[in-house]
Amino acid sequence: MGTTQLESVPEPKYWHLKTVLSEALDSEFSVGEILPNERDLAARFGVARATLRQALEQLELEGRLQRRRGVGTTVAPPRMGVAVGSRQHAWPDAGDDWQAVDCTVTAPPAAVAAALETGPDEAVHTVRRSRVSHGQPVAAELLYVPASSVPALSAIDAPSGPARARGVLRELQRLELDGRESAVELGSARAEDAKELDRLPGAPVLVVTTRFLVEGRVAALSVATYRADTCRLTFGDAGGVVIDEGPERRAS
Amino acid sequence: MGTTQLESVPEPKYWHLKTVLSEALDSEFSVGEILPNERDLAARFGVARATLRQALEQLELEGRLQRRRGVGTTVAPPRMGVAVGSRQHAWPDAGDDWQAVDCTVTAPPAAVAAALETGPDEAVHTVRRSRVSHGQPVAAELLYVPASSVPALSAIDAPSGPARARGVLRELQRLELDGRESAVELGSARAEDAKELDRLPGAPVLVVTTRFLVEGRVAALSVATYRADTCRLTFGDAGGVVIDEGPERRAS
DNA sequence: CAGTGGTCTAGACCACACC
DNA sequence: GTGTGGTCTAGACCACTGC
Repeated sequence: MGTTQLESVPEPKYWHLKTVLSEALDSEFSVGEILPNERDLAARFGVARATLRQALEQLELEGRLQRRRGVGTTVAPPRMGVAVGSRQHAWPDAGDDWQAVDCTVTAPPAAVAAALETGPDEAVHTVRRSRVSHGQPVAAELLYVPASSVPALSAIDAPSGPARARGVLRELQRLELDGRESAVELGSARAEDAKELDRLPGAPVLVVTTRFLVEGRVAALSVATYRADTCRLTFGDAGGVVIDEGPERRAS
Repeated sequence: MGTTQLESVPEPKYWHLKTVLSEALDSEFSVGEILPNERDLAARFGVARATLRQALEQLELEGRLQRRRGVGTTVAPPRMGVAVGSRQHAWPDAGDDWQAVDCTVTAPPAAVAAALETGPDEAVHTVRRSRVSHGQPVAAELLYVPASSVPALSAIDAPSGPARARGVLRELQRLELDGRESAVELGSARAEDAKELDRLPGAPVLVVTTRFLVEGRVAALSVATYRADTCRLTFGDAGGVVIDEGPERRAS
């Protein structure tokens, strides 16, 4: 007696801790509420702070918690659905949620040049945009457009900055799009993107790479990094049927 | 003199380490090669093992490294592109890469029942499948099909197991699909999925949730968890244009 | 068995937000 | 200032793989 189980498969402490905390979040906390600080929590569960942090990190990765240095740990709202490529045959969204930040003309990174199938020397417009949803920054995008894709642009010779960025986008819309191909993968935020996303460098992000095709060529390449903690990327094309957005939690 | 920089913005050690290691991986290592063990590496860089591990964890998250307990750390191949929902109006893939594992009839988790818009008591076929690509397990899927979506199935009364799973899929194919809507989000592998994916519980995964629509109703719900370290999910619909798969690395 | 990565501890100090 | 999370250390032991 005493011990009910031999613990033949000893679960890691942080894993068990995560389960306990997760259940507590469901039953005893509401969105936005702040948790006790890490030192107190660790003491309460009788573990080292590092162990507790391992559990918190997982919960943050799953979008259940939000931690901010100097502030505290709060219960995160359910992830927001963010439409990505809902219209398969559309150019980059230029809706209210996207905002052009800057535009420069540089030689792109080698990997980008390869994907664009351009020579390493060809000039490429690099448009920086940020996306806001529900009042929060959710994505930072770099849109690479070979100068040859928007020949009219060189004549305009708009100054660098948002104005030029909008010019590039405007010129792009005029091309007839054959199709686009997207890929999603996990990454970690570069320092530059992290700042725009209001996260620390290295924060987990979903990187969406999209190739825009015109006449069999890649006319533009978009690399968008979405906050993985707050976003659920939706790729819906439900034949026009609208499905409501419930505050569902993933089954576990 | 002496110090060239005041280090006014002291970069965390693990972050700098990650950069150094990343460059070393590009220049001095080839795919599959094994790295020195963690204790040696930590000593070589003059940091604690925990700090080194923080760097390795990030690199593994980005798909650059692969670590296996009892074996060692190896250089990972570039992520494989895995097609997800390439045909917008198709039922779940039943190709060679998908393999039906099991099928039971149970009451689904509450979150699933909500997404299916079924009553909490309605019977639901739960099909378990696993996906293999390039000889490696890449995904574990749970496909929820309300009994009402495949009425013919109750008559067949196939035994549990792969045979019944294939029966459910066969019945599904007969329905005319209106459309489907997918979402991608970051998650951590449940113990059950982790085993199928040959990873430890808690490993980062990309969770693809797909709703299949028939006559305005959700006729089936798929929850597929893909290994985030080895997979790049492709959502392409490039208008029939084929784009070759290069071994590109993301710009950094 | 020896060697690997995975977990855990009990401290310390730092960077940042807020008062 | 005080209090928070973020980083870092130097150990220890455990679970697993492969010889």
